[in-house]
Amino acid sequence: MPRSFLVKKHFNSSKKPNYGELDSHTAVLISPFLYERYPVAVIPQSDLLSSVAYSPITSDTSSKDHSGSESPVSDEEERLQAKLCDPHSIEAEKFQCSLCSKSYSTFSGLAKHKQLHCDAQARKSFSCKYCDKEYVSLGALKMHIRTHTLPCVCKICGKAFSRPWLLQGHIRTHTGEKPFSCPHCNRAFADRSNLRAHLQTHSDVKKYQCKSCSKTFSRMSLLHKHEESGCCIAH
DNA sequence: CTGGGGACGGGGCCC
DNA sequence: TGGGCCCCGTCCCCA
Repeated sequence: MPRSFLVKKHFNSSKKPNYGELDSHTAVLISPFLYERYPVAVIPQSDLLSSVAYSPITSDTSSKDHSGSESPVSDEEERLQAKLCDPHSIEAEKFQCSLCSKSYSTFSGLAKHKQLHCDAQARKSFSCKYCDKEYVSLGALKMHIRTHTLPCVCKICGKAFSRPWLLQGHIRTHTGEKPFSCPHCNRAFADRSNLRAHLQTHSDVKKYQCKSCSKTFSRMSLLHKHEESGCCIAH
């Protein structure tokens, strides 16, 4: 699976973009001080939060926001009222929660119970409209949806990112800023993760160790390559 | 082929 | 609840 499968590529080349090919008009518009401080991400909130962006699995979310005169569980109430009017209904005297079977003598009691407890628990699953992923909270889902909508767009090259700080890191590739430096060799890096990987090169005992031959590697990928090359097969 | 750098992604945590 | 940040990880490229 390609690393950047979720990132909108605004250029055809599979390699690094040729920034020299950026049209001169655009380049003129970009102030050299534009990215002195990180730009504000362009985030279409309406897209993030629109009802089409996500679809909670349980359909009873409407009950959460009702505080006025309208009944919070009108459909359920209608059914229960119908049962009440049915002389043959054996449940006419009791209001039982369909989720936990707890019974209440009044409909309002049941409605309150469902609002506070069972519905809240059942609602704990939010599925993404763009893929099959599910999340326990709306916030987590919103964060995930950003990986589809990519609201943070680089003003220099047009590349889009899911989060502002990813864009910040990308902008460093334009500015050349490298705020993370190695305490051992003073080599600077634009990305903290890359510095962390670099620090491994200064260590005699690397972080990732082959279980078969005990050889250590600075990166997981190098260990995987080592294992795939046949070390573990020989053992 | 191996090791390392560069660029980037996602989830989780904290404020 | 949202943004910032951290950590872990992947993939590509190059010496």
